[in-house]
Amino acid sequence: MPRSGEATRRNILDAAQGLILQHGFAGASIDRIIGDAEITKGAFFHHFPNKATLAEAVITRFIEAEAEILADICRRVERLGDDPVQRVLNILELYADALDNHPEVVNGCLYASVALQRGEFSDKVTKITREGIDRTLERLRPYFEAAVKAAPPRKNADVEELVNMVVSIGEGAIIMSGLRQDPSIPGRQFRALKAQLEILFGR
Amino acid sequence: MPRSGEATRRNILDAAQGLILQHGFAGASIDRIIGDAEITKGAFFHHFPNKATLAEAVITRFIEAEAEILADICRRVERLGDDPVQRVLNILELYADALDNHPEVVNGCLYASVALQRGEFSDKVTKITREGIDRTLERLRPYFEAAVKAAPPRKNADVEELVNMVVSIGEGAIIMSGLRQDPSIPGRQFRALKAQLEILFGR
DNA sequence: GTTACTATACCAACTAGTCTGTTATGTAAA
DNA sequence: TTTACATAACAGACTAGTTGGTATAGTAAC
Repeated sequence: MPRSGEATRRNILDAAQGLILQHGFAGASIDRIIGDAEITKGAFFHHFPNKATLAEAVITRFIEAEAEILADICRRVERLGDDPVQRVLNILELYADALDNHPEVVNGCLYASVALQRGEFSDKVTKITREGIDRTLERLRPYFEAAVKAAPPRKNADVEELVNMVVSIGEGAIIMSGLRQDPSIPGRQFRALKAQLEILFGR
Repeated sequence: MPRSGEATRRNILDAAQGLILQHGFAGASIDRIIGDAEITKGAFFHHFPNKATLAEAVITRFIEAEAEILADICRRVERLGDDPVQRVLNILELYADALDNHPEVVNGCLYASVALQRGEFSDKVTKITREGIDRTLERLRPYFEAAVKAAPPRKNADVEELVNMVVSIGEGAIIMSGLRQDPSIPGRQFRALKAQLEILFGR
């Protein structure tokens, strides 16, 4: 086996992700990417046959990383107790923590980049992204269903709208934090949502 | 005076806005814009000295249109009664209505486009956008302050987080609606937030 | 006569992608 | 243990088309 190209490939993905978030996909030219990654064009096209395939790889890796963060939060939440309402509140608290510890959120989120440049990405990328969001919602849903069942809110709360709201607030807060260059917004928004859900669930 | 160039200018702005939302700013090439607007390059550069100036004009117009929608909602809300809590709830209801009646939200929001392609827009555009959001928050703040004062929530609710949440949910829901191609999400999310605030304010 | 264009030709810089070569690394026979 | 070889991992020049932007000559409305 010849020398490994793993590090180079990761370099390319890192550079591409940063440039897509900063300049959009069309603005993230291959020349810029190889400049940031400090490699040559030959190396780039050795790893990716074209720019569309690169986009797929960047998005796929991002979605998997996000899924892993959520999976980790879920695991910790289950260890923290078995009260369904408290679990929902803990999910939001741990999400807020995670966001506080990742100030690079001000650079944006690839989900939103894809959503706002659909014409520039392949249909496959859009599909992958949508499915990534779907998996997030599916992961969250059981916790909210259990909480609603354990402590039925005075007003009937639609679980579907609640899980959508978690993602919406996350995406929206990241956009606000980008415009303000203030990394504290997403964490604060998740804690504000948590406070509202405490009241919703009668805490 | 020769014939007015107003219509042509508007054509250009419309085409540019659509293309920026679909392809991002870098992907919205001048050739594509003049193609969509059905004019020539000469006409384009008669109206705008360069692409950066076009971006400013597109964003400025968008922000003014959004401000007008909010101003209209506020005017109607004030006519609908003087109960501070009800006014906040009505703002969300009318916002939800407005979004239901604009299915083109699935195409995205220029605030978010700028936030997610900051490197591609001039600092001036970013500043204009941030100030546009600030004006939205300022417009909303008094209503939330009055509601919190009139019906202090059990848990102390931070007005700043609440107004930020309105905008965050709006932006995030638009992103979700774009990925899903489902124009009903933003309206539903605003109504879900309304339901939560009803409980927060003890209704 | 001024403004608002159309039409077209043009430019330098940049774009995605190709091509031909070179270098590093492991395999295995002599 | 050297030598030969296979192959992945690059390097970098090159190309055809696109980019934002300029220039120029002419037309049409007011």
